[in-house]
Amino acid sequence: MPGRSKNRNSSDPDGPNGILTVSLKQLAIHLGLSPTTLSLVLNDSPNASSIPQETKDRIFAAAKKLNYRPNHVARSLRVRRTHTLGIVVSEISDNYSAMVLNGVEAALSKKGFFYLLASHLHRDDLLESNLQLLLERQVEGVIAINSTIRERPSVPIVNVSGHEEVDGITNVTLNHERAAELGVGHLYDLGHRRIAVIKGQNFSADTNIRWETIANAAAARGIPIKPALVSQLEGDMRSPEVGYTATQTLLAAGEKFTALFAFNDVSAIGAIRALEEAGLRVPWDVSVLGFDDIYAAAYHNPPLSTIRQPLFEMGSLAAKTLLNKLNGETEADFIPVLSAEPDLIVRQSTAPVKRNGK
Amino acid sequence: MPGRSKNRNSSDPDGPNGILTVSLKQLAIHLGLSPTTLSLVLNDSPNASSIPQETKDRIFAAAKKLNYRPNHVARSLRVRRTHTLGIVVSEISDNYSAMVLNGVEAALSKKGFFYLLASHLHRDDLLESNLQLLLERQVEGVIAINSTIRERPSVPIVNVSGHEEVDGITNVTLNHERAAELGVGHLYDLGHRRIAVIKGQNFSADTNIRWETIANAAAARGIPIKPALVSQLEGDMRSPEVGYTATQTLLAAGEKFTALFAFNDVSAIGAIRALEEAGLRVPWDVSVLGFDDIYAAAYHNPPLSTIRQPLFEMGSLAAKTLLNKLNGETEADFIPVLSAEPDLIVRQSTAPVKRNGK
DNA sequence: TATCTCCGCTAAATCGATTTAGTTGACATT
DNA sequence: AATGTCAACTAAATCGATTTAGCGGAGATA
Repeated sequence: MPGRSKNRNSSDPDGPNGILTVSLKQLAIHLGLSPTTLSLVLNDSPNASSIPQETKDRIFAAAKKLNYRPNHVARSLRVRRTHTLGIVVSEISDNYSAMVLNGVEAALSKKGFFYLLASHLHRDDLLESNLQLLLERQVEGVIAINSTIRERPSVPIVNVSGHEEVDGITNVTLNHERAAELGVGHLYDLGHRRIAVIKGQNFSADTNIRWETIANAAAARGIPIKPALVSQLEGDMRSPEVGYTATQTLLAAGEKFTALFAFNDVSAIGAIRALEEAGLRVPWDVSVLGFDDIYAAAYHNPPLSTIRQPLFEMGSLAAKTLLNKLNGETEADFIPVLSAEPDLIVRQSTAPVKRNGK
Repeated sequence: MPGRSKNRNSSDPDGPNGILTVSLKQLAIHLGLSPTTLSLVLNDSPNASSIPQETKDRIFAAAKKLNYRPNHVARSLRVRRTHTLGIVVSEISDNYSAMVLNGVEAALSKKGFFYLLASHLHRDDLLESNLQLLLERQVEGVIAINSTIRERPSVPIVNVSGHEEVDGITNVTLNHERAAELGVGHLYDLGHRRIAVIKGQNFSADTNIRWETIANAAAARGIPIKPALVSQLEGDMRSPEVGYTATQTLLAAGEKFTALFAFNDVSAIGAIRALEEAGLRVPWDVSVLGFDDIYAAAYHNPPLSTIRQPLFEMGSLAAKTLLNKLNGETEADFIPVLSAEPDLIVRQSTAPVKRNGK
């Protein structure tokens, strides 16, 4: 290990990095006490009750003066708790994941938990190996975001928008039936009868349920979605480009439609571009409805009507649920599903259907 | 610790979680060998050269069969390397950070490094305490993104878009002079002489240098930026709303301008909204130039002309530099600055200035 | 026969905390 | 004088790996 000096102890008291750390043992020697005593006092253990305040003060003062920082790795090994979660995600810069992550982080930092993040880029083998690495690192639980996990894990898992029923995995999902009702209902109420749909990528956990609920809601209103009016996203998910391509496919099919229900806001933005390039104006010629309500949605041109998912809340709900479980605070042993409610946000990308001739 | 069972060992061989892990010691007992031998073999140590292949095979087979997973925490404690970095960031769902983070992650995962992420929400006290927590967790180095760190750290730090010269901190920065030249030059070449500027928030590390270089580039062309044409972002950075508000301030000041150079793409999007609401069409009445080139830029309406920062590359450069340093692979002991080059991306939010009366 | 050299392996220390099970001495009680 | 109690600590085991130093025996060499 050439020239590295991570934790300079007794030797090298003024190493290249200036700040030096001491171990509990060194601090104990300095004070003429045992590590045990220091540990009890510093952790405010009930066993420290018989230690006089004066000694405690001495210990605190010395700890501060010598810049004592407990080694979290050593502690984790001994107490067998790392206060660390693993998070698996397809890709960080994906808007959806970032918003969920924000909620997760907010809940975790309050409780002194950190997390290790691993992206699997939609590859099952990477997901699997990432999970293994996280477990080797002794994460106490895992939060999966938009990732499909089928095997029973050795630590508790909460899956945000997971749909597989696996024992030991709690799924946090949107109420998709309601979301589809809101979305299709909104378009239907505006007079739209020929509705096109862009499905999500095959690797996306929500793809199937979102499509099915939308198809059902449409069928229930007597306007089943024609196969020629269904397109699907393919490839990478962070850029609107996939929505653009999917919409071009739709247009090329030649089947007319007056409304488009996109898989998410990002693809809706791409869809709008494709429609306008084809000479169709949004919302006058075609209404476009997004899904998610990402930050950019309100500021797009036109501002996007969308089905809002409470992603931040779903993230923090996932985190809180997992922490409760780890701390044994939950009454119920296992919660298979937690549901979140969508909202319809009407902006300006949807409008009443054009009357003939008008 | 009520009812938790993290690592079930000899007892509870079929615990509630099904999958059981064994320690090196247990594996050794199972094989009738010592932990030393297993460790040497499993780590492919040179000291294992005298161990016959047959024994090695037995060990590998047993490790696989009993699902042996080395405890990374124990290993870290012993070898005093955690293979973990700390990353401090203002906020994850911020587009800028997310793109940099993507680059960081790509470089780290290749090298078997993980990272702990902490957001400080632009609060100095949170930044400070997060840094302490990360150090307690024995991170080997820190990557700071758009965060100002003034104190000399006890581990190597690389700061993406840091501008303070601090010993021990390597700054990865954009070539801002060039960026300003590209941006102002583009607007100037289109005929714009009255250019408004939206400065970044005070807490943003790039705010000052970006403003100064832009002001210089304008002055050098004989068109110094009038104070009434300068506005500043305030508050939270993830939503275009701050750009919207800043632009309204600008419009309220009443000083005419034909081009607007925004601090970043997100605020440019908000600016466009404000301009259009005021009856000004982009780019016909006002050209708007963004900064960053986030994914949404190309798909906005109108597509955003912008100064592209190679954020992914800056992230991975930061990570690689830090890893090299940690592994002692770098010749030079300390690199104070690494520079990245911007690009001008011309789309449709900028256009030649309107002629009078046309 | 004595010594040397490998082979194949292991004992024990170590990383830096936490935690269990005491110990020591002062003082009070009977 | 013997016993008990309490205050103020501490020795040593432990978490699960890695690593240094070295041991016993077989065969080779002198």
